[in-house]
Amino acid sequence: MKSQFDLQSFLPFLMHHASEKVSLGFRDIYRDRYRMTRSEWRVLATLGQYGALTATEIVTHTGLHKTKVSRAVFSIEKRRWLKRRQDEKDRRVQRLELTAQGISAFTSLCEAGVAYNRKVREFLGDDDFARLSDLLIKLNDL
Amino acid sequence: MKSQFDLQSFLPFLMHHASEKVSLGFRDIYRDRYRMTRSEWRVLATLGQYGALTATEIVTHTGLHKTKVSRAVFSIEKRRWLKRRQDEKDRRVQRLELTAQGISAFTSLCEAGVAYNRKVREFLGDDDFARLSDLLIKLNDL
DNA sequence: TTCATATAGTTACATTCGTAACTGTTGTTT
DNA sequence: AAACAACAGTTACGAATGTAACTATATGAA
Repeated sequence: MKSQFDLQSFLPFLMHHASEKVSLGFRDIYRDRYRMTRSEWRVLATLGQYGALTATEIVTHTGLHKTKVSRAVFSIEKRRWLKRRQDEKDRRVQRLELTAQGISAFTSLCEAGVAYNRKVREFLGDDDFARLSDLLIKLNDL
Repeated sequence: MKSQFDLQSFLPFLMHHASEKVSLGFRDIYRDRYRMTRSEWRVLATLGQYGALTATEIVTHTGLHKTKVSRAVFSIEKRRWLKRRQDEKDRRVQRLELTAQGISAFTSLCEAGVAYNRKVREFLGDDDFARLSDLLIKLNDL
């Protein structure tokens, strides 16, 4: 019913607002520093954290669409931040691995990421920050 | 530092994942039922809840970019779900108001929205749901 | 072997998006 | 009043997106 519906307390709206707020704050950093898109940053971060992966494995880790991953990989490759290696056993597969430059960019953004995370944690307070993280993780199983 | 950085606990990632999860669940409803985009749904909902508004007021309420609002209004108008009325005093301004059909679509989606919200609340439990809402609202002031 | 099916990843195309520039109107300064 | 800044809303254009079709390789069954 219309009367029971309140936009301000509708969870998809609340989540989206908050998510934009939090995401865009950090996006400014990788965008201004390296002109990266979010997909590119996420691929870089995933490769940085897990080492060499295939495109499909990146899809699994990030939940990004495979075309986004394909394009992000291409773009990161153009920057010479990653190199591809054909898998010997299965020639459909390419192992993707960051170059020294890629790792260096990743490390630089990690520092910024840690600082940003700390900023948000200080804003919310340790307890609320932990609570929020737990709740968000719980929502993955929705 | 790279070592201190963990993707899984990085708030922008957590938020975005959770937000997509929650938002897409409801998007399926308005998309399948009316072929609406998110912008269109948000404009419809805002007009439904607050009555007649100008485009700029919708921007203020939703945080949507003004071009998105402009396009969404045009598209909703094409469906004959809203009508424009020129403001007499300021001819730059248009008052936007839902038609009976628009209100009917809004009402129908409100029911679905209430049901969806309830589903998520039952999944999380009342306490966690309330806590999450509070935390998300708090983040608006970040 | 051969045919069908599945998978990794890319590309084409149409849609959506954001930035910036634009039109038209109002308000302010001189 | 004339000139100029501010504002409501739209449009143009390039970039990013999602869907679906595609290429190439691998796997499995007949």
